[in-house]
Amino acid sequence: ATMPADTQMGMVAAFERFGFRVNPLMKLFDSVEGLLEQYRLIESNRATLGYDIDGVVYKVNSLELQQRLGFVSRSPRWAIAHKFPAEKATTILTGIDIQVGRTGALTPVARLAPVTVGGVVVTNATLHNEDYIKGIGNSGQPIREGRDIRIGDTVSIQRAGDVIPQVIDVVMEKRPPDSVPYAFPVLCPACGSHAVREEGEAVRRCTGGLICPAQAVERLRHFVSRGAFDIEGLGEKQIEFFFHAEDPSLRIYSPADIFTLKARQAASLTKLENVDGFGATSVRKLFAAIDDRRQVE
DNA sequence: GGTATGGTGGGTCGTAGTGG
DNA sequence: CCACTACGACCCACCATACC
Repeated sequence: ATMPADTQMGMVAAFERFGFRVNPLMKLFDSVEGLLEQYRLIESNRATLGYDIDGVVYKVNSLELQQRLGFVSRSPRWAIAHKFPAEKATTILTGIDIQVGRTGALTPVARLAPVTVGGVVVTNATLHNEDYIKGIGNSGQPIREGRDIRIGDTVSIQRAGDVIPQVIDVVMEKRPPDSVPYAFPVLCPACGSHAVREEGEAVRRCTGGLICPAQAVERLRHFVSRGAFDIEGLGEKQIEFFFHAEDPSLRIYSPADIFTLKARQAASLTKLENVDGFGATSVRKLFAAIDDRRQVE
């Protein structure tokens, strides 16, 4: 197909002729200084724009050069974002919860007193791992100048115009005098098994395997997820329900149980369609979706 | 018609391995 | 050593759908 232009600027001009609204702040430059000047200009006008932005994007103008530069993974080599400094806020760390993942990895999550950052109310943030809380980076170097994170601390968080809230620092002056360093659990909070950390690794893992309910549920979730068997209608909530179901004809502990569900139901008086939240239609669709995955690529 | 849920899309950070 | 890829774990917005 022939393009209406052979440059980025030309393409956008064509879109404008077609009747689309285009951004008047888009401009062509031939030097890095020019780009940075425009970046600063847009940053200073940020509040007057009438829409939210988190930065600007620089693109190579020639479409031919764009083609030649191509992509690495999911990122083009011919375009790059230049983000404005992140919006920050401070709040109180009210707790640290430990989540147990599919592989048994224990991931700490910060529970925060609600605070608005960049237009959304943030109450959770990842703390990544044991060392991040202690103030140690991924290659042993200190982060936050070695300051650790404690429950009760006033912490500064950012949402760098991005999405993921991040705990970036601790306000030491506001640390309660009676606070203690966070003790990362060495027993799995879900099943009580030992949680061990291999030499040289960042994650601590539950050794409970399938006896750990958290791991069992996460593995089931993974099994039915889009990247695996992709069983529609069996999402997180439904897996939780079937895993904890009292009735043997409804219970799903392992992937195999998914495929015997319909037969077990047929022989049982406890009907799924009488369960709150289910109906005839959703049950029919669920069984159809399971049947559909008895054979997969 | 309101609500819960799932699907989809848009993201970040950390870990680990590979190949030039 | 560095660029790159892959993947795990996590968060948020928006929309369609089925249930009640």
